[in-house]
Amino acid sequence: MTIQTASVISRFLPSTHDHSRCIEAALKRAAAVCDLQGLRLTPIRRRVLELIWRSHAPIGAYSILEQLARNGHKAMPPTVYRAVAFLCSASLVHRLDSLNAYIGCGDPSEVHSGQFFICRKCDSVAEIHDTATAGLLADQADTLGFHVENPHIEVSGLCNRCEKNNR
Amino acid sequence: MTIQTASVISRFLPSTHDHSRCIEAALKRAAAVCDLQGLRLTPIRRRVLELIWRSHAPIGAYSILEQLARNGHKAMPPTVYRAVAFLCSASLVHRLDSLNAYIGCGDPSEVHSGQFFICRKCDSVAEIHDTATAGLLADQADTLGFHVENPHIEVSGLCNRCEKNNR
DNA sequence: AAATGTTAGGTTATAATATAACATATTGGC
DNA sequence: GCCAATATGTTATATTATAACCTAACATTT
Repeated sequence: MTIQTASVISRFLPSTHDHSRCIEAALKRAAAVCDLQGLRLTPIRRRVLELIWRSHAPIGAYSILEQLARNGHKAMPPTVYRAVAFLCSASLVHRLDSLNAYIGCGDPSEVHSGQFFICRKCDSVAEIHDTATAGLLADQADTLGFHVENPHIEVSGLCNRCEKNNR
Repeated sequence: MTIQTASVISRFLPSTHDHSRCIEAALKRAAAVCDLQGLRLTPIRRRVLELIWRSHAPIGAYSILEQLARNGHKAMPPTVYRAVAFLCSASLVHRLDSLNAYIGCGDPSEVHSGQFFICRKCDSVAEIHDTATAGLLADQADTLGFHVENPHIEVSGLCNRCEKNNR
């Protein structure tokens, strides 16, 4: 048995869930967070955040660009990269380096690092905040003479659904 | 106090150490490993491995390409990408997604995942194999319905040297 | 040695991801 | 309204990575 040290930020959800609710809630939270912290959730940023949330899986910058174009907003790459940079800096979304893609954060109440489980088959992602893992890494780092600043972790594997479907 | 669960694959070494020894040893190990496993350490692959080791810090594919060119071997990108793909598959080097770069592995005796501490200032890297961290992640994953296949971890922070120099 | 299959490397082209640099517009505080 | 700061538009290009197809090397069998 494992001691509970992790708060779950987002789970692997059945594809049947009402994702419009997720999106709505995320946008509401984002507005609140930005308001509280004096950040400007401009129309573009809000739009990009919404597109990231609309995608169930992590979405790349150029896919965001395409989606924007489809909705009549012909933006150029810097526009999108600026928007995601802003959203990342506020922890409203996280960048997944292993995919060059972005995923919405279910708990942006403060700036943070997350630990991400990424299904290599369906690209679905779950995020947790695990103090034990972070602590363990910090300890190991310490013995090596290293100070961990950002315990952002991405591990790949298979979600249960894909593992079952594999057979 | 932390229980020892990690084997250190590579440390943060003083820049004064005799790196030519590291390179030499790495090439010797690589030859042995490939021999044992029936893998072909061709001249190109060996050359790329050597260039990766020559670089103290993680090195990108196009830097490798430049180095090759400087030594009279005008290769094209696919050549380098194939070489690093081979080296990665044998765990002779590891790809660091957060840097789009490659680093030599100090213990390629078997295919494995590593945990990497990457200094954001000087790009130096230490690698460990920590069963506790991997285990903890596996446990957390389990509660979410996820099977970790590849506990490759990259965390950023500051090495002691850079932390001191910062002030 | 010729035939064959497999793996590795060469070559051309282009895809995919990301940013520099500079111009313009919008916002919020005074 | 004016200023300073922040955000966005625009053009161009840098950086990273792979597709597709061809040739060469090597290993095994005949």
